[in-house]
Amino acid sequence: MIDNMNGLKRTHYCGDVTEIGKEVVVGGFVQKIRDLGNLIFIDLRDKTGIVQLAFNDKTDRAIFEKASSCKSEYVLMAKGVVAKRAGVNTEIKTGEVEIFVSDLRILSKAHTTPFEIQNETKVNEELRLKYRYLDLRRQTLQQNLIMRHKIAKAARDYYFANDFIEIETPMMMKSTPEGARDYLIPSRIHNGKFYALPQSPQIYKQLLMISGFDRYIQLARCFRDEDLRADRQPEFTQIDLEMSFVDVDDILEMTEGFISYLFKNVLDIEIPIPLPRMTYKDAIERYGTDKPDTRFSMEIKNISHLVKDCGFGVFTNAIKDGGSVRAIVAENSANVFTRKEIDKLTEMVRGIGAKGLAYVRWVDEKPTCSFSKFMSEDELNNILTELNCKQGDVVFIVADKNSVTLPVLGALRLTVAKQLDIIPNTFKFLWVVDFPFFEWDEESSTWVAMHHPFTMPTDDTIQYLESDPEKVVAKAYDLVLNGTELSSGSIRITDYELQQKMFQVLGLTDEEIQAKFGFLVEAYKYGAPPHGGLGIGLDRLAMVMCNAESLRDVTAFPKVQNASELMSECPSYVDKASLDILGISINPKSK
RNA sequence: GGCCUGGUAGUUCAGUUGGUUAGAACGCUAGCCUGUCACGCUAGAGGUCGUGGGUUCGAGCCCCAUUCAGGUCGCCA
Repeated sequence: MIDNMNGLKRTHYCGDVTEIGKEVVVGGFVQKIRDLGNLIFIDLRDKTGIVQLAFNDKTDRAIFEKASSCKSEYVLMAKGVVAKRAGVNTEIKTGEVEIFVSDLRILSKAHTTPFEIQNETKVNEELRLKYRYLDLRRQTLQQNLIMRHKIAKAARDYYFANDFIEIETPMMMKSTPEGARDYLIPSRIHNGKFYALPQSPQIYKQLLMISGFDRYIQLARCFRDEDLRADRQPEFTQIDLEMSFVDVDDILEMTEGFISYLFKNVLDIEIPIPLPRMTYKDAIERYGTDKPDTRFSMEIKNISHLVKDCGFGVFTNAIKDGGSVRAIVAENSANVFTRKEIDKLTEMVRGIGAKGLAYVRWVDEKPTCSFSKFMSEDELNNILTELNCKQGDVVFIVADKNSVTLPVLGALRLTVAKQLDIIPNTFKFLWVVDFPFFEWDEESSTWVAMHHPFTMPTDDTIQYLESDPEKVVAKAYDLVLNGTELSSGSIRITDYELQQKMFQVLGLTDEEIQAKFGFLVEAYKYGAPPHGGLGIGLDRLAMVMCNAESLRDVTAFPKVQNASELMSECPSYVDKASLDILGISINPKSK
């Protein structure tokens, strides 16, 4: 038998019970019971925290018996007077008080849970995801989701105050075969046709600018049918926005205002604005990635000019073949990066495309070096001088094509910094700007748009559109936070003629243009204000602001690596009748 | 699709060179206990060692396959 809550109305959340002498009514889950024989303490938990209920068998035998029958995770309501506690628990907000209970209701009993509901948990994530509703009882996850809510609220507050209006765009839209794979929805009415779930509201928000809405925002759900990562879920949320009568600086300023507002309001942290900007070229040259983590230095240095005539074939051949020899310096790390540890790093860089890893380890008086027999002492000293090395440092060197040396050293830089634990716990924002418009696609032997084909080239490179596509720079910008790409956006092409020219350079036929985005191109015929925007990854923002390891920690019901959800076990098969209505038959994939 | 890591009581883990009845802590069950707050004490239940096959007198341990999960590369305009 369980009780009802007749006559009781909750007056306080558990975490808010502080006023001694006041009669309160609280409700929550049993976190812990300490039964001392003639004295029972129950820790009651709700989303705000924990409060201690106290029971004494001398005072009321019936309530005492009921308290003694409670078990973990039972749902209780309790009325009583707040009293000062004998001892003090400094770990919790309500640690100095307890509720001396005069009315206790067991509103729901609970089986023993598959794992203990504890703030810090070592329980296997697979099990926690299967019982996600229990996992979500843990304070850490509740705090994360509350943080996420605060971010979403701050976004709405800030952008609404700046005249943005929220408009919902369709979840069922036309599949556009470019980019990531679409999630498809079969149409019952149009046999053989499909809708797609949006990868982003990109096209719709551009159309809204053409309609004259001027400033649009949406907390938009987006879907991509690609493989998952710790920072990639198949469905995610963007703070998606678009503005009219703006150029790059206007959008960056507006965004900086938001970042500053957000961090001040949610974390009470001052983010100095304007945020630093770095060109794409600089980011690649100095950090080996277009999303550099600038919380620490350890920049990549080109030492090709120092080794081009040395006797080490690996170096000279790389340079001869148009590549480079580049290095990073891990300061004061010679005791960490022993020969064995360096071997592990070598293994790691081989895994991502490098042929090997040269190093200089300066532990004793003289540095030891993996290529010492190919190089004179002077040549080595020149390198160490150029890199400002001192005793105790380790230098890692990669020689290869630039498309190998830079990303490999970029990845190595992060691995080394993590291993040395030298990354400060701060928030470092960075705009990466001046992206090349096109990149050469080896597979199709064509230029493809790096951002998307509606992106505006910069005013001073637009002239190269047909003659030298590789020189064209896009009015595109990425916002990077601590090495995570938070946001990506651009100024769009609003000139119909220019858009046509762009499609030609990309090698699209009129038929393809018409089939893929005919309606969008058509729309630009009828007058379009200059406009641009961006999408800020809400999940990733929440992940960094919560200091979480994975998007799963800031998503209420996340998918696992194979894009299934362990609790509901979706996706699932459907019955034949449902498929018949859609005119779909399943051919099992051949292996 | 490739590569790497892991799967042993409800949970987290240990398990020696392949050798008797697979252990610990927490949780759970029962009992005792008036100021606990990771309460304490006593006793108890709880295992197809992910699954299938193989090697062996003998497999948690070795081999093969498979499955599930995580990470990563490809992929992600």
